[in-house]
Parts: sequence; C-alpha cells; structure tokens
Amino acid sequence: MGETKKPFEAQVIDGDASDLDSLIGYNMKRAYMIIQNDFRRIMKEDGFSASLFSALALVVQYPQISQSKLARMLGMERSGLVAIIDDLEKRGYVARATVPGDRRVYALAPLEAGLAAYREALAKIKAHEDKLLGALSKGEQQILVELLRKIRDIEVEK
Amino acid sequence: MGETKKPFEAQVIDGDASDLDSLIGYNMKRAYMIIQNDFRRIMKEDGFSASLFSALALVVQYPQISQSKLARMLGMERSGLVAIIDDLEKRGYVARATVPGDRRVYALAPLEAGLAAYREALAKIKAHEDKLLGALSKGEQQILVELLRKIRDIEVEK
DNA sequence: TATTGTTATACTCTATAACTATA
DNA sequence: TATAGTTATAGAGTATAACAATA
Repeated sequence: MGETKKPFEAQVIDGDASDLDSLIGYNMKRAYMIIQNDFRRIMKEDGFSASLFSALALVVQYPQISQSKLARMLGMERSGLVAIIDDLEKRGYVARATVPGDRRVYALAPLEAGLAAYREALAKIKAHEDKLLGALSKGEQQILVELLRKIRDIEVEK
Repeated sequence: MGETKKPFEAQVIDGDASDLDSLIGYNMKRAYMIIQNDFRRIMKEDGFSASLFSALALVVQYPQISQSKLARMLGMERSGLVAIIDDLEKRGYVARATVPGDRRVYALAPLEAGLAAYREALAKIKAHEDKLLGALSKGEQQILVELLRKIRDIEVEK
C-alpha cells in the first residue's frame, strides 16, 4: 500500500462515456452471438449450420433456383455455396438438376427428405427462439424482425 | 421441349412457406452482416477490427479492468483477448499495469493515445451508423438498441 | 485447488482469384 | 465478352486444451 511510485497512474486517463452501449453495431454483434450460439447448440446433432439451414430453406422456398441467385440471396459468394450444396446433395435433401435451355446452370430442387428435414428443423428453431427470446413480448419480437428486415434491405453502395 | 423424361420433377417437391423471413436468427444474421461489413470498410484504414475497438472502448470505460473480466464482458475467451491486448499495447493505446495485491493479474489502463483514438473512432462510427441506418427513424433506432440489449442480457444456461 | 495470463492448435466461415464450360 | 459453377488458397475470428506463475 506504499505511495512510493505511481508507476502507471501518471499517464493513465480516466474513463468517460459509456457510448459503446449506444452503438447499434456493438449491440447487434452481442445479440447475434447469443442467438448464433444457441442455434449451434440446438442444431449440432442435426449437423445443420446456419448457412446450411438457410440455403435449404431458400431452395424449398424457391425451387429451381440457380446457385448464383441463391448465393446472392444469402449475401455470400458463389464459390462458398458449392460446399453447402454438395453437403445438401449428399444428404439427399437437394438435387442439382440440369436446365434444358442453359447448360451452365443447375436448378436446385428440394427432395422429399429435404423438405421433411427443413420442416422439422424450422419447428425446432422456432420453438427455441420463443424460449430464448422469452424476455421479449410477441409484439417486441415482431418489431425487432421488422427493424432487422429494414436493415437487411439496405443497399450498400459498391 | 420434349416431354419425354421428366428426369427430376418426379421426385421434386413444390416449395411452401416463406418462414425463413420470420425467423429472428436469420434476419439478425443478415442485418449483422450489413453492419459488420460497413464497419470493416470504415475502419480498415485505422486497422480497427470490431473486437479491437470494443476492447479499447471497455478499457476506456472501465480503467484498471483485468483481462479476464474484459473477456467476460466481451463474451469471449481469455485466450482470445491476449493478441488483442498485445495489439493495443503495441499501438500505445493501452498499458498492462501490474497490480500490487495480486501478481497474477494485469490492470488494463487506457493511455492518452488510446483515448484519443477511441474518441475519433467512435465519432466516425456513429456518423456512419447514422448514415447507414438512414432507413430507420431515430425512434426506431432507439427501440432497436433497447431490444438488442434485452437479448444481449439473456443468461444462457451452460 | 482455483485463477490469471499465455501459448499452441485446430476449426468454422468466408472472400479472392483463377480456371472450365458454356452462352 | 460475360456468366455459372468449381477449385485452391488464404485470412479472420474463435474455441479448446494445456501450461507456468500465483493465490
């Protein structure tokens, strides 16, 4: 407890402002991590990553979609989607079908097993979201989704 | 245009439900990616990653915090924080100060250059968030932060 | 025994660039 | 020339497990 040296206090600055808490980016990251970790934990046994699930969901939603279009909808590169579709194909969830008019593209089609797996996973995820987000009322959850969707739809230049 | 084979349509299922859009996790991921990419673009020249910035922010906010506590606040492992503090120390933004009572811990202290860099970065980020989130009113932004904070504070079991 | 900081390691996710085959 | 799918590669970012020093 000696007051001899003050080795670092001399050049140390007092903290101010709790501005980090007011940044949307910071709060979004923290909230996203909570939900993301929960998703991983829930879907681990099914081997569904977030990307795998959402790719399957969009193929179910838009049958005959091409890989390029799907990648664009998911906000990722075409190249990154290849392994994901490979995986879905190996599971028998999705088929790469040739397109008569254009031999460059594949039409991605959901198979019965894929549709069943999608429905099961979706129910599981929804139930868990409800549980995880119990701190938010239904109305708040609705508002949150709407606000997130507005951000999602922002066009980023370049 | 021949109707000879129907090679894949036979086992292909029609899509249904656009339920992906109603999942909070999916919308959160998409929104987070938009903001995250914007952050990267803005902060690239300063060499600030999101983790680096938020670590600095919390050291400014809680001077003399330990690495373990800081890691806990950031929601990451102690081990992952080492390289981040190394980086901040190399820049002269933060100092690892020894603590008289306990020789195991460091008290992380912001230095003048660190405080200045933090303030500058914060202003830059806020300005860009305002611009990026122009699609949302101030009230909506406020609500969004509050909802995200509620999720942030959810205690995840185990 | 428990905790702090550290290192080594590996894993997940993703982007970039180059290639091919088609258009 | 441009586009779809593919491959190889590299880079973040992170977790896990082990370790030494200290409590």
